[in-house]
Amino acid sequence: MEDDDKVISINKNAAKPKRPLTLKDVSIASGVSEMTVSRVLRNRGDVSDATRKKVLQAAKSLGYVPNKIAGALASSHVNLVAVIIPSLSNMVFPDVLTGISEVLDDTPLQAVVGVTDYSPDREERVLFEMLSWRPSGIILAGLEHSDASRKMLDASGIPTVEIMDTDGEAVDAVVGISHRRAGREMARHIVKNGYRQIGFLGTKMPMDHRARKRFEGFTEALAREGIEVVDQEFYDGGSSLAKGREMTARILARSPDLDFLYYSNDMIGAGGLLHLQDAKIDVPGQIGLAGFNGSEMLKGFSLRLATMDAGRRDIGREAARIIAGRSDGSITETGQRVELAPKLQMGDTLKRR
Amino acid sequence: MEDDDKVISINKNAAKPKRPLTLKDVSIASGVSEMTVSRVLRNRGDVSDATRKKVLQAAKSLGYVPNKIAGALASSHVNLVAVIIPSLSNMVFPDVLTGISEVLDDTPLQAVVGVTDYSPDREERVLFEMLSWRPSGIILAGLEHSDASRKMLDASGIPTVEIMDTDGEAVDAVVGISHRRAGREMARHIVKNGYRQIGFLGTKMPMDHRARKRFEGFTEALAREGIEVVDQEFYDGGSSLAKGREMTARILARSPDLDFLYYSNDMIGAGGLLHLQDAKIDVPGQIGLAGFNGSEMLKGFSLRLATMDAGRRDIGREAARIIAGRSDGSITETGQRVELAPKLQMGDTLKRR
DNA sequence: TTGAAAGCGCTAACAT
DNA sequence: ATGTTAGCGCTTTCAA
Repeated sequence: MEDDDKVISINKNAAKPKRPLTLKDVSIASGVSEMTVSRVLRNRGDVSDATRKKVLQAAKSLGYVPNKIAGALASSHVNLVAVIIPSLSNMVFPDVLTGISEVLDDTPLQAVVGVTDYSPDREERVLFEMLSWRPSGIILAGLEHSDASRKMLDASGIPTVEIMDTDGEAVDAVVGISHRRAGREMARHIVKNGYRQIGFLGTKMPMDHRARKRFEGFTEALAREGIEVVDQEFYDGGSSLAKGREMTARILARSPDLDFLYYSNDMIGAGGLLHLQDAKIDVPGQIGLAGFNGSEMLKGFSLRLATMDAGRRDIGREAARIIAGRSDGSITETGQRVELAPKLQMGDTLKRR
Repeated sequence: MEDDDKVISINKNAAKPKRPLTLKDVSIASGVSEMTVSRVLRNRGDVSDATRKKVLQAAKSLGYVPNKIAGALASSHVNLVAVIIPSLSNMVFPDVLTGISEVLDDTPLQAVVGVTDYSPDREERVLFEMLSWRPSGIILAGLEHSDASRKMLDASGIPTVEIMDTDGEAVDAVVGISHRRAGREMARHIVKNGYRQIGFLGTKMPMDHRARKRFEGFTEALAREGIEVVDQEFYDGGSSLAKGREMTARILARSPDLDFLYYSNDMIGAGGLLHLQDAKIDVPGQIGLAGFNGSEMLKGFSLRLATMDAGRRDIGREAARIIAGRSDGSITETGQRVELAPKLQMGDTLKRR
């Protein structure tokens, strides 16, 4: 940023630091004991209407905001749910968060989000940070974690739900889809529709376990039909339409005989679609395409990319339900395993005309 | 979700609830007083290498995670920064968060995100919730807040930075761009390039103050040239490519003479672009287009939409710097006002051929 | 370099 | 229906 583009000045009305108000202030202002004030503010126990009114009035006029730090320490109860996800720019995770919030909104619980950028190291740090606040529950993306992370989770005794993926060992509860199965199913549909020269485009997979599992399921199912993936193209960093374009151009330059491209997500898949349309290549006649996620965005294109919906909202909802149930005592068992079914969306790019 | 698509089972290895570890446990395990353990864990004061080693070892092998609730209460210091934004699915805000994290990563501070869904009511609730944790700073999108919200902010005495927008009165510090100016500048460029029959497409604006201000600046600058917006089209709910398409089709059906479409964001603008390309309308020859935000996504299309970059990362960074500075005492003044310059990106859709 | 005591602001549990 | 007491698990402060 250049300095000419930045104008700085001072707002003279700005507030000065103040001493935060305490229960005691409200107690004095209303002439009622601290304990009764506390009861009113939490709607607990029997309080007469008269005192209730007095207290509420005093609290409001002072602008009192309770100190949850103190409350949490005293009650050893924190109504926070830690949600730990790899990224916010991935579209996938805001959807999961929406599902979580939908459920938690009807409870006293509140989601707090931490982002790991797909780094196990950062995940460990974020988890440590979150655990130090003693949340009522933890929702964590994926099943692959560092040993230290697993140990922390285990030692914490906090209800934990691992989400997105069910292919592996969970610490406690899991909610997700089988990405291997998603890959297998997509492979079968592709073969059934007559495609044979198949290319794969995706992230460098040590980073992305779920993409890797889809790929494994995919190649496994193809192998059963005696088919092998002809060519592959990998990328680093975030997904984007532009990246999908470039990768598609590159793989086709190298392997012009490909008749199907399977992308590890819809964003790069849509980029590929745009590239093929610009290049006047017949989709799905000459080349078929499929992505993964069931992204809303695909609805905007003139051809609708075939994809598989991972049920992100549902995953968020189920996970939140488990945490909420454990937190209010309505669920006592641990280790729930909820496997949802990925849903194929055929779109317009997966049928031979 | 139908029940056939959901398989539930139980993981028998799941952890059972445990008592959380305390400083005392580490103290006993290491044979050192709680106080010394505390000092080691926070790298404070003088501790001999021998004891330090003993303590660290004990803490690690137990899997001890400090209780920040207790720590925060005792020290009356909370290393949290509350970030309150309207939405996560808007693309804009993840970028702001990235900027904030970049700066906070070099400090002891940690961002906590709250989402308001563009509702002043929810904003008030989220703010109350956040304030009850006594964060070290607050970063809040926009300048328009309920009276109660302003009062809470004021009474809290917590350093506050309002972001995105500088057109209005701030509670304390502000970092953003002038959306009126962004609208005016875009209007001037459009007129300079010879467009005269101008349409506007955007959200229903009572919800979105910044879009409204851009529109006001836009019409004001057009008026100075003796030009009026010919037609307008509004929508509810989230932005999407599909919505941009529909709206564009509708406004052109109604006003076929339009030669320019100004969109209130890039997502619907890109949808409009796709529609025009499908309809074989010459862009920018017959119709010019512009959006707002400087979204990365635009790079993937065959024509690059004209837009204006709001410098979201920079806004996040500046805001975080102010909070960090106030928190560590390196900034003592309040009420900073930082106005950044919106940057026009001409793209391919704003020049007559 | 280490330890002991007091208390952060609230709530659980018990009195009245 | 309301008040009193004793902590919650840590850090601050002071003493050794």
